[in-house]
Amino acid sequence: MKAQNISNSNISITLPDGAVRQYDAGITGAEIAADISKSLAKTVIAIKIDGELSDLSLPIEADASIALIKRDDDEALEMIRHDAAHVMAEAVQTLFPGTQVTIGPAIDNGFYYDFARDEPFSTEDFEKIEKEMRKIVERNSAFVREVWKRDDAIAYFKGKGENYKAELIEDLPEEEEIKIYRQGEGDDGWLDLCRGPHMPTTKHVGTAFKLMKVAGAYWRGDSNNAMLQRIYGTAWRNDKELKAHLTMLEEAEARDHRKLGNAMDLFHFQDEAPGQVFWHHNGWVIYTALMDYMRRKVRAAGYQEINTPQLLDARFWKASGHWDKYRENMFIFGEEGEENPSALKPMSCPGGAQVYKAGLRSYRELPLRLAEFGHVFRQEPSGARHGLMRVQAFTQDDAHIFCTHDQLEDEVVKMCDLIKEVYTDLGIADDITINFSTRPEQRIGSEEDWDRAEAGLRKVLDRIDMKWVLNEGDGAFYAPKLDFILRDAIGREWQCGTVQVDMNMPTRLDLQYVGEDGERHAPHMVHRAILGSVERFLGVLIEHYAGKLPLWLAPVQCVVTPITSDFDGYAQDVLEQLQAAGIRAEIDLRNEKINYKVREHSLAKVSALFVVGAREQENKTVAIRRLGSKDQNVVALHEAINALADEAKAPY
RNA sequence: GCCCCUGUAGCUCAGUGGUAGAGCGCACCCUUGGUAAGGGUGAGGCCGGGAGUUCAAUUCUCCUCGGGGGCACCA
Repeated sequence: MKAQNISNSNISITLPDGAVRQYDAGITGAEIAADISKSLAKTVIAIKIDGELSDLSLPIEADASIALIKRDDDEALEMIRHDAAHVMAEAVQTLFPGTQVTIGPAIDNGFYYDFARDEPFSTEDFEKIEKEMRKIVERNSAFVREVWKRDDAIAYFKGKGENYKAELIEDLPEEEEIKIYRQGEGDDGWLDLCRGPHMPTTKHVGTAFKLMKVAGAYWRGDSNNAMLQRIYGTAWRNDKELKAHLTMLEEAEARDHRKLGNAMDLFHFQDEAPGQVFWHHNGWVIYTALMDYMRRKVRAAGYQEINTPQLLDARFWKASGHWDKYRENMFIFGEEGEENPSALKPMSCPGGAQVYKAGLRSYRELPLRLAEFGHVFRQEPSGARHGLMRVQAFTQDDAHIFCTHDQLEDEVVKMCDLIKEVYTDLGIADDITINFSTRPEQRIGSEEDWDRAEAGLRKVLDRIDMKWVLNEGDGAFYAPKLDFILRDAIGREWQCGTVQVDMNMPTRLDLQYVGEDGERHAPHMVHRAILGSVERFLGVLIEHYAGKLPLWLAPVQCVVTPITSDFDGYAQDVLEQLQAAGIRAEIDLRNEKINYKVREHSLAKVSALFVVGAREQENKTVAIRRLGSKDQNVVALHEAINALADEAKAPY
């Protein structure tokens, strides 16, 4: 294993800095590390062979580029988490005999492991499990990799009553090695089926982990299967990282739109209307400010706005296909077979198509862009509802564009541009990803149509210069689509906008136009939404801004308050001038100390606080305190009002 | 829909097999205080709904509805 040795079995190992070393075939990462330096051998936890993470103990048989991974490296996090999952599994099986293990991967920020056990786990078990985990980590057991014969492995796990594991092995592809990792001492030490890789010993997991929650999860993610118990944990390289993560979670909780909705007096929910919003004045101000902006924007982009009925006869939904495909999620009145079953609209598209059909269309009218802020109703599975993010009645900023084939590509580009403009105006465009979803297995329409539509979207993606990923097979049953994914201020992703090229609804609903040639043709129909659900988008905005909305959206833009009641008159004066300038201002004349009022209006996320006392009244000024700042600025009243009015202008 | 947790005053939550408590908010009084909680007094609850066990249920059991965390779902 000396670098100078030359023999037939020699292989070249290229290090990240480009240096090439010669070794005998069969050398391991651990040996290479030891060869480079003693200290490296101690800190290294894994090896990347040609870009793929592997065990340090794995023999390398051919030329390769390698990188040695230390515990401090970013790549180590995933291994720490994965190993933590194994350690937790052993701890759980030690403490709760009879529990079956299934799978336990690393995930963002941590790991989980799914267990099968009749008794439910509770969060009270966490302390015990964590304690046991620390013992296993302290024990410093080596992770030993073994390759077993398939039948032996199946027999072994079946023999232990580990039926899920046996099933996993049975379903592994023929050519796949059955890898077993031991982490216990001796022949009866704990072991698990795993594709690896693992760190050298359990000690490398460290102590910066914490069990977070228990939840149900279906075996293999299929709701027809048994429900397992999943324990989630978070794991980091050190306590500082762990603490930072826990702090981040607290911050996320503090900006939860349901909490802020309460603190800012925006909306509420109540039992009698599950999944529907009671908008209070403050919330509705935001809602309408956003809608007003959208209306101006959409009008300027060449759309007409229409509005169609909410309650339609079942005949209509049968024709559109919703009765067959979407009935489970529709609110239906009357039983089938009765005189007049009807349903609330879950989507606006069939209604929009009726407006298109209301007259004989000419090619001269195309592209025809019909926008509809349609109030739709969708019966959601009970477990799916979530604040504003998933409701049962909401407004969709929908639009349907009817155009010729030649116009299609340009129209879609325009939509993407519009979507991006809106997100930019709303301050949430820092990290947009487009999911390009192509034909799913279950679909209608001809292959040629799908070819054309997908090729068209591909061309659009080339033209618009935005980040996108292919989401193969995830299109709607009638159309490929582009979904716009936003990332908010704390890194969560939200799917909002969507563009769908529909080749089926036009023929299904018998849409036509008279072409230049005097013949009748079916137009293309493109569905698009920018915000998606207005309710949900507001939830996203509230959380993105942690309640500190841009001034033009802020429900209360300014509160005027006097230091003492002696200045009520001047405060009233200031209020009137603010309101005359179109600012959403309120006055606080309560007999309270200024500290108290500052605190209260800060918690309610009031954008600007104008405080007036003797000096301000004397000089016709106001002392301004802006939300999120402790500074006070004393400014001439008219300047302050002008500046605020200017800032309060909508971006369009 | 599934698993676990949960429902007590307007809000946040404590609590008990013998029909309830705190803080905040609210009302009234005192206080007129320069940038994140001044003081006092008081009102306010069918303990989510239904059934059962019990002499007695807010408390225990079951059903149901809502909420939360996941899973599944999101055309």
